[in-house]
Amino acid sequence: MSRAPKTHLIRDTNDRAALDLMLSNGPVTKTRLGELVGLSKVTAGQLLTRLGDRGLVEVVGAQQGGRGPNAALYGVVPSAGYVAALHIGPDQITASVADITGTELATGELDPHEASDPVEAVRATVAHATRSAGITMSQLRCLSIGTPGMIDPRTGDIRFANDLPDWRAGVLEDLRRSFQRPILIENDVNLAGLAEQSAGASHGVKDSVLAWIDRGLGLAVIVDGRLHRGAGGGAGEIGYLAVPGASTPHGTDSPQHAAFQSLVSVEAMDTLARAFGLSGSGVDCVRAAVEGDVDAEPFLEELARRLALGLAGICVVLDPELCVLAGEVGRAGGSVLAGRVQKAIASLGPNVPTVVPTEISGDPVLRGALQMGLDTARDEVFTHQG
Amino acid sequence: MSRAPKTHLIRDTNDRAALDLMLSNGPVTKTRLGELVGLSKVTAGQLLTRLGDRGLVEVVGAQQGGRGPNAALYGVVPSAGYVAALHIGPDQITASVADITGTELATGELDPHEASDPVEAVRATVAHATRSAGITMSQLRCLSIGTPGMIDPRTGDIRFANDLPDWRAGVLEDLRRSFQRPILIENDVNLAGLAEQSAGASHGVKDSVLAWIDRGLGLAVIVDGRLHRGAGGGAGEIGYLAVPGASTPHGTDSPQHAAFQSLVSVEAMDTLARAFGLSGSGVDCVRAAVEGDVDAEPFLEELARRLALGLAGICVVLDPELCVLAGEVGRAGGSVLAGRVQKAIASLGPNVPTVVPTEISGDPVLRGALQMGLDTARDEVFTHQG
DNA sequence: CCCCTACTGTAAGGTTCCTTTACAATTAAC
DNA sequence: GTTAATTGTAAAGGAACCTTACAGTAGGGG
Repeated sequence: MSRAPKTHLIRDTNDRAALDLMLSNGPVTKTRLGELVGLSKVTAGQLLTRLGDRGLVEVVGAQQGGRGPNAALYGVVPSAGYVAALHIGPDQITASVADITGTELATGELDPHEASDPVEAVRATVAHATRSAGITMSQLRCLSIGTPGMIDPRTGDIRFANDLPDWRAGVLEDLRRSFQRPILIENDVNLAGLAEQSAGASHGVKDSVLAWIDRGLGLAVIVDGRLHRGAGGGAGEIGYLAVPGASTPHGTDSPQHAAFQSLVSVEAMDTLARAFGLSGSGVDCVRAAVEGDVDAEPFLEELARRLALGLAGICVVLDPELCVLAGEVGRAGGSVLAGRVQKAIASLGPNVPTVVPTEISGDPVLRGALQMGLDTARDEVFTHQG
Repeated sequence: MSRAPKTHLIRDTNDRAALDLMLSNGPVTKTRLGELVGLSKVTAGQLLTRLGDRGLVEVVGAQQGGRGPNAALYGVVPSAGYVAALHIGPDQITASVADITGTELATGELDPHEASDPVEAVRATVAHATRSAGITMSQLRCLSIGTPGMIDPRTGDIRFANDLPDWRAGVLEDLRRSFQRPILIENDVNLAGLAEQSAGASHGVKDSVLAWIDRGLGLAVIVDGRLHRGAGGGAGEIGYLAVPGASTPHGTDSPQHAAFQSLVSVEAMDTLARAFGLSGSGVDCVRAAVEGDVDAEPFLEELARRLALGLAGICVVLDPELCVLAGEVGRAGGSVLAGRVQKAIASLGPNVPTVVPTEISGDPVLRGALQMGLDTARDEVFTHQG
């Protein structure tokens, strides 16, 4: 009870539970809401009246069929707030605008080289996306941004991003000043992990990891249903993982040519494909092998072995229930690669997770950013202030 | 609110908060309790009356000094419940009995070879300890047991314990049948981690790890203030961690001669000491080096390097704020070894935790088991049933 | 076609649990 | 020896839930 601040604690809790319920289950009747939230019909009615007065819910229809009168269906008002999510890549910025219910209204793109600095790039992309969505920038409750690089969990600012020289410490402050509203920045791999958890393979799984295998290498760690960022935001930087067969990394330079990074990045895969006498990029060879090309078979087996070498270390530390393979290589490898990796992990230690490929279609980073932005926007909009 | 079960939810929450407060802060007055729990003086008084009627709190004195009447001091009744904790080792079983306030009343020991089976061994040790404490076994609210080996977090039963052939799946059921009360079994390293968190170096730290370096090798992972056991209870089995410079482990056999285990166990340390031309056991050489023996200096440096090789991998995955070195080697190495390890980790990757030696005196496993047992016993005793 | 049943939505009154205000009793300090 | 701060209890009040009761509506059986 910690000193009931004048703000009605229980009521707010119930109001919020009701809103979350309507968001996840769709429109509900008074009675059903009462059952789900744990309130009587009467109290549920009072709750809905309150939320209606605040402009957060409205009657969206009537329940057909059934004995008595057609009960009114209540739902969250989509225009109660909007969110913009962005994925900042070295060569492309993508954006998505959604309303508070999570419905995507518009997307946008920008070549980052067209803009002079991060704030300009973000402003231009968001301006375009909001215009397409038919809303104004002032209606955005928050901006959620996914980038490569490490984010300081205390400040929420970027510490450094190897691939994006313009995105450095201070960007958060600049964006806040420019937009005058909450700005969230998060590591791209962590966001892919969140996306997978909210709508993909690791949905409902308490302890899981998502291995991002692409140009860079990363890991999203989910412990007890929550993303683990680490004390300095560096959790999951497995490019630096020392594995047998790779030279040990030195210092905090990018470990392009050492450690786990040197074994399984897209570049390393290209080299490996050539070493196996295959033509085409490494990712193409993965696709070929998955589709049954026997020449690419030993290449895929070696890839699985290399992945397992690093992932086994992670499993020994965390013992996750599930390991999702994502990124270009993870997606290309599909369940064939996942199965091989799982078998290889089993030969290396006692903790064997279920290994599966990503189930998110489209851009998982953008999806995760949207999810994170929605969470914050809902806190903003739904939390009673006054 | 989730459908208020007839059990007074708010009241129970407040009652429990008050009890926890009296346990951690010692006796309090009505008014002070109200302030701390967040209740008015009147309600705090009613709360204490309730708990007094249930025999859980009593007046333990009066506050001297101050203006008005001497306020009564209320405290938890120690005899409200008792706990027994055990540490099962291959060659020794130790036990400790404490009352609900955490005051240790007696300890006991047993040579496990004197008993025919685990249940007998536990019974004998507990019987002896309770007798010394002047209580009966029936007054014990729960038994908390620390063992090497892996515990299934779903069932709470042992999966396997390499060093204790008699402790295998089914022991939990046997103990429950024999004692007819809650039995908790937990991995010894995890318990050392809990002890360190509740009264040692990692107290108040959200994300930390404790590396146990002894005959075996283990890691306790604490994420967001909570012990992370992993899906199959195998989190922290870092003996199997593949590191450069050690042969890769195969399958789930004990990795005595491969992986991280082969580099830094007590046995590996003995071998290493000999390789450096030192006499005496590895642990003795660590002590000598720490105390300034220049001959043992290169040995200590190599030990730190080896430790860092494995710990760097852990830091890359988890990015903990703090890393505690425990076990015989960790304790012997003290802050000298810890400092070297920290420096070595810094040279291997971007995530550098503060590395410190354990601050727990006595047996940290027994201490952790007691802590875990107290937590459960308090839930048992303090939770209003009926 | 009519009535019964099951359901919706609101009104009235009750319960739980905490709060504020008021006051007599107590004790250190002036 | 009076004063001021405190303690502990009593009485009244408010927040937020609940149950009961009832008028009104829609589908289905006779």
